This record gives sequence, structure tokens and C-alpha cells, in this order.
Amino acid sequence: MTAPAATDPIDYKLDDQVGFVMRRANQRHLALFASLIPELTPTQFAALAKLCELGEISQNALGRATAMDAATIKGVVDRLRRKGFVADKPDPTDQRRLLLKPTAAAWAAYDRLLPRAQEITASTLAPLTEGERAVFLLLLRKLT
Amino acid sequence: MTAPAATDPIDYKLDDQVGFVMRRANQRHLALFASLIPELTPTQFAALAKLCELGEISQNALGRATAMDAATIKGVVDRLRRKGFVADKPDPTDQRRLLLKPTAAAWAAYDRLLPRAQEITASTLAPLTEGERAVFLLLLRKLT
DNA sequence: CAAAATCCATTTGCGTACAAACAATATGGA
DNA sequence: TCCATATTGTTTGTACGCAAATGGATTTTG
Repeated sequence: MTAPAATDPIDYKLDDQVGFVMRRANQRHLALFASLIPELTPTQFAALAKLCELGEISQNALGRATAMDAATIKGVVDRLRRKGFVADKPDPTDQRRLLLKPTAAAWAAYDRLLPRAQEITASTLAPLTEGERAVFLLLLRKLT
Repeated sequence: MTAPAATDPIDYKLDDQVGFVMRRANQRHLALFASLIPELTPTQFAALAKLCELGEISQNALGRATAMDAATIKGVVDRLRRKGFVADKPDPTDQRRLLLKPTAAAWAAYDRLLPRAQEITASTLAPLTEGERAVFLLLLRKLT
């Protein structure tokens, strides 16, 4: 019996590995995002959205809410501030914290971009049927 | 009737968007990869694997095979070469091309790391049942 | 054949990502 | 209270990832 078993290492194909396929699916999504919302990156939009969802919040807390570490959220917030979307002030009750708040421009941008964000989600999932989308999101969320 | 329709923009929640959940699932996979194969990044391993799968190949062609653009694959190949995994020579039939080939060390590393790579795939999909894994991979591939 | 279009590799610039180290501040427990 | 510990924000260094521009080689096509 020389036939390879089901788990034979020989059967490894890069193109079948979750990580590789997920990276490619993500690339497609990023491209869709860039074409529908050119003025903001997905990460920047995520931070903007959470900032509007949550209101006043410290920088690190915003990072946790958007799944970015302290170093990453700093750069993102810096760029959002440069675009006029973030107002900050020291937290009076904790000298370490930097309190962030969405500006009026942030709310305007959020309201304006929300429909586009929904389009992006829809286009990303477009290759799937209605039922498949629900299943996919359910399983994807399990991998988190 | 003031009840919001099913597609009401009000219903947008960042945490439910494919892009955001996919980014988090990917973060988890990256962390698993880093802990099981610390010596190589996922991208570097992808390039190494494809290089061994395909044999002699030009740099840009390797980039296409691994879904990396020319600028990205250059950096990855540079780092693989620094680790002694890539031998290169000019293509005699086309002065533009840089022909790449896996070294003996590359084959050794590939053989040694393959089981780990399979473990990474398994751990990433561990939260799913056997049946769910197949469904998930099928749907994920549709999004590519 | 010659011009136009394409392809290859490279570079620069910007934007995530994360590890590791740091100083300043808070907080909990002995 | 005082000290160990944790948290906050920052910086540095490394590694993708892509757009855009460049110079050189090849292919297509008129």
C-alpha cells in the first residue's frame, strides 16, 4: 500500500490553505474599499465609525474597540486628526489618557460614507447567494 | 410607519461588516502562524512554498503565483535570499528577467516546515466542525 | 522594419501591523 | 503609606502591501 494517506504532507498545496485564500479574499475587499471610499482607508474608516459609535473615548480604548494595538491606533488617529476628524484633550481624571472625540466634520463624513460602506460589504459578498452570506459570516465570526 | 427598513443605514454596525470580521480572523491566523513558524512570515513561507512547487521561475512570475505585486515580492525575495533560500541568475533568454531557484536549504526548510504549516491551517479552522470547514473554504474561495 | 505597446525589475512614498522598550501615571495590596 | 504592578501613550525597527514613476528589454502591430 503506497497510496498516500489523507493527511500525507505531499498533499499540501498553498492555494488550498485558509491563510492564503483569506489573504486573497482580503485583497479583493481592500480593492473594493479603495474604489468606493478613496478618501479613507478601511482602518481609518473603522476608527472613525467606532469613534462616532462610542463618542468620547481614550486612544488606547479606541484601539481595542477596533482591534488595533497602541502603536497602530496612534498612527491612524494622527492621520484622522490631520484630516480634521478627531479632537483631543487630556483626560482630567487620568493624566495618562488622551481623550478623543469626533468633530462635526467627522459626523458629516460618517453620515455621508455609511451608504458607501454598506455598498462595500454588499460587493464583497456579491459572489455569494443570500443564504451563503449568512453562513459565511457566521463561520467567519467563529474564527475570531 | 416609522420603523426602519431592513436596509436602513441606521443598522450599520462595524463589528458586523465582512471586512472588519475578516481582518480580525486574519489577525488570529497571523498570530497562530507566528507562534508555530517563528522563523518565517506567512508571506515568506508562501513564496518559499511556491518556489519549491514551481522550481525555476522569474521574480515577477513568483509574485503572481503568490498574489504579491512586483514591489512586494521584491522585498520578500530579498529577505529569503538573505536567509539563504533563494539563488538567482539572469535569464539567458530574456535580459529583463531575474530567474529564481530554491537552494538546498530552501528544500530542507520546506520539508521541515510543511507539517507545521498544516498544523497552522488546522488550528486556524479548529473552531469549526469538519463539515463547517469544507463549507467555509468553499465560500471563502468564492470571494476571491 | 519601425513605432507603439507591454513587460520586467526597481525605487519612492504612504499606510497598516506588531514587537520591544520607555517614561509617566494609576492602582492594588501589604 | 509605600511598593509592586499595571496601564497609557510614544518611539524605533521590521515587514507586508499597493500606487506611481522610471529605465531597460521584448513583443506586437501597423
